[in-house]
Amino acid sequence: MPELPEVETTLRGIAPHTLGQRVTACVVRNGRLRWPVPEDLHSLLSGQTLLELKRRGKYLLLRFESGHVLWHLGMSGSLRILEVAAAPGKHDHVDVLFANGRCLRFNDPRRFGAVLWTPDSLDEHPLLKHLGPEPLSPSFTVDYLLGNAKRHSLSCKPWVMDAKVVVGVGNIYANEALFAAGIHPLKPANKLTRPQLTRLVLQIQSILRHAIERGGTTLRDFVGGDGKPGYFAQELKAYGRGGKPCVNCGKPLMEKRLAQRSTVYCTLCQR
DNA sequence: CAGCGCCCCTGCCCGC
DNA sequence: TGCGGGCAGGGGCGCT
Repeated sequence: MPELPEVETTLRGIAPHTLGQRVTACVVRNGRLRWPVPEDLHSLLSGQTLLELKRRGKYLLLRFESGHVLWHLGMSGSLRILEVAAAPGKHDHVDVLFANGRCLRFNDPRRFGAVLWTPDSLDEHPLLKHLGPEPLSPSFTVDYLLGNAKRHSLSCKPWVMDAKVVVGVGNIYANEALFAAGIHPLKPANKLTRPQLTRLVLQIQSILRHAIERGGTTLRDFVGGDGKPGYFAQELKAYGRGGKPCVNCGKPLMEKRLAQRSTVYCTLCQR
């Protein structure tokens, strides 16, 4: 579920209720996530004020007086604000309670998410240090991508999904961006032409921006119900459409597994 | 370093 | 209707 737009939507959703608020308590019901949640999260955070809330890639970064929390939603995680801390449901693993009475609740069925604490500067953090540029920042340019692509002979789809190349492009958006840019997902990164990379940059940015604008839909639908994405079903042109006609030329879309991820593309429109 | 395969975990869908 | 297999939107890690 949580691609970059959903993480951004989560950030915007929780910030008004938590920023500047003092933590009164933390409850860890199941700390066995991707890495163990600090057992003393309650004593680490209680009494501290949330000073800043940021996103880097798909990480949410919470700055407190004495350090930072890194929060990752993994594949199936969601963070919500509750007016009051109602009885927890299944997979409600972590709560952070604030002085205004609000409860920040983490639900994560697959437990691929993470809640980590570091007293240090985030610049040096091993999980963040080697991340590539933000796709919607000025540093994500064609020249940057061209320089990076030269060093990589692997297929361009797993390449563009690598967070060291650019953050926030998950499997769905990699499929969509390559389709929109007319690039074959199996084409080696170092064989991509400048015009192709120009289109790729533009399409990644355009698709992510659009998804952020509508980001709330996916999150609400996911949290509220059956896990089926809201706007995705309407607007996806490649992902999940294997065997269905290409929206450009009508030829059935090819579907293959590439680096253990489902990959959908048009053999006519993507070269 | 680059590139690949594996793994963490639950839920759901499909075919038998 | 029950069960086994495969798959799911992430991403770090260890091996070659």
